[in-house]
Amino acid sequence: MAEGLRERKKRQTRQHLSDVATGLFVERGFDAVTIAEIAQAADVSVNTVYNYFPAKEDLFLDRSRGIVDRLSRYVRGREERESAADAVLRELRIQVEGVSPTVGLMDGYARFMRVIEGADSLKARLWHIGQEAQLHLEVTLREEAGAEPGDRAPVLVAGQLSWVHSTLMAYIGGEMVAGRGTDEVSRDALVLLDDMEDLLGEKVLNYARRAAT
Amino acid sequence: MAEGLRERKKRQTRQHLSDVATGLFVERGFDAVTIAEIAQAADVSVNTVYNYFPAKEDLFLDRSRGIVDRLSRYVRGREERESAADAVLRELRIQVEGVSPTVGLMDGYARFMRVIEGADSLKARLWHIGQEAQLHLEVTLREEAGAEPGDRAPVLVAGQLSWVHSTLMAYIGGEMVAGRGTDEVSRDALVLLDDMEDLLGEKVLNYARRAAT
DNA sequence: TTAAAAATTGCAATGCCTCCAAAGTTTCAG
DNA sequence: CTGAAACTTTGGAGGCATTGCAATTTTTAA
Repeated sequence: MAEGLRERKKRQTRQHLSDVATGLFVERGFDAVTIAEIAQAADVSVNTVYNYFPAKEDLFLDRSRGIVDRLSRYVRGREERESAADAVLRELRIQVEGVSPTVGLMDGYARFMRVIEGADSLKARLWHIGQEAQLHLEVTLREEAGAEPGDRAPVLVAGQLSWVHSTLMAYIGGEMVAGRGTDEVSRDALVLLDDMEDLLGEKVLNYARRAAT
Repeated sequence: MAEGLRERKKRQTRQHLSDVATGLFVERGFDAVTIAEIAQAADVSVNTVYNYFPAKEDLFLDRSRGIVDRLSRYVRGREERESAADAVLRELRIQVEGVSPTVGLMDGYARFMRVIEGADSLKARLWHIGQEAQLHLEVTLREEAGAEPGDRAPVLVAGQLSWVHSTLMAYIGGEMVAGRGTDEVSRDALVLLDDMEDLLGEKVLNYARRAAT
């Protein structure tokens, strides 16, 4: 399927806008940059910016939206004998151990996080994304566990696993902002994951365990 | 100590503004009411509104800020042999069983919650308050457990207890919005608390347990 | 009674965001 | 290749939250 000229240009424009905006935000802070400046720097009109991004926050968090189904994917892809929690913990450990950018373990993540820390509206948006992710996971768990409509376990387990994820991300973000190196933070984050696993209840750890074949 | 005329009038004006605003929000929704309308309805200038409330959201959530230290108080007031989690669960059960307005079990709470559900900015603000509460609890736990500076347990346990609280409040809010009666919701909320307790790990349930005298 | 302190107000301005209609660009059937 | 349909970009007007400032009014306290 050939991709038309129009589609390609749109994707480029979108990416360009996000890049230009992110650059300015990192340099001067979220609130100190106006949409008008971004439009000018990207050589388009203000209205065009709004054609691509519904709000200023989306210019910065465009990529972060990719994590809404991360936990769901981990759960769906769990292996034999693995529970939902096992899969989530295992996958997170893989990312952390691999010093993966997907969990914020990259140079430059500190600059990214500092922008967020400086703007409440960005924190709020990030929380909103987390909520979507939790809801997504809830649905997934309900399906994967074959839960009855009235069963509240999926909601609670989703809440627990979301907590693990957000706590991990908050920890990594905080340490990176504090100026520590990716390898160091990776090691400590693994300990944190151990601590959290140790804190979870049996019911959570065993939920939706997949049978052996 | 005599309270001057000025102080009394300020308190009255503040209350009046909050009341007028809340009435309008409940009637027409948060976004559909402008600050100018509120000012006019309260017979003051727009600037006066801002003299009392830093942002529009504060006009509605003024009272909700009282919960930032709720969990901390519960923990500090725990009884002999009670852990932090025990105290939180016990106190929450008391509130729920007593059909207390402090946990949203009151007629009219549905209208209140509907306003919130209709405005993302209010949800964001509520989340922000929850974050403050969690931080507050974290400090309290650190003190009460005599934890070392590097000890991560207080952060994790605070996260778990905050989760219990916010999940409970979300549940009650949701059921009240669905039009159910306070007594009914109270009963179900108690079951939810049982379910959550059942889901928590031993480490959480035993953290900061107070010794017998 | 009066001068200082504090509260209220009007006015101007900034910035996010929406709506609308005009103008330019790309697609595609004929 | 051509013209109409579909889509994108843009300028302009305007609404609304929020801020800053200076003038005015009210309250306090000496």
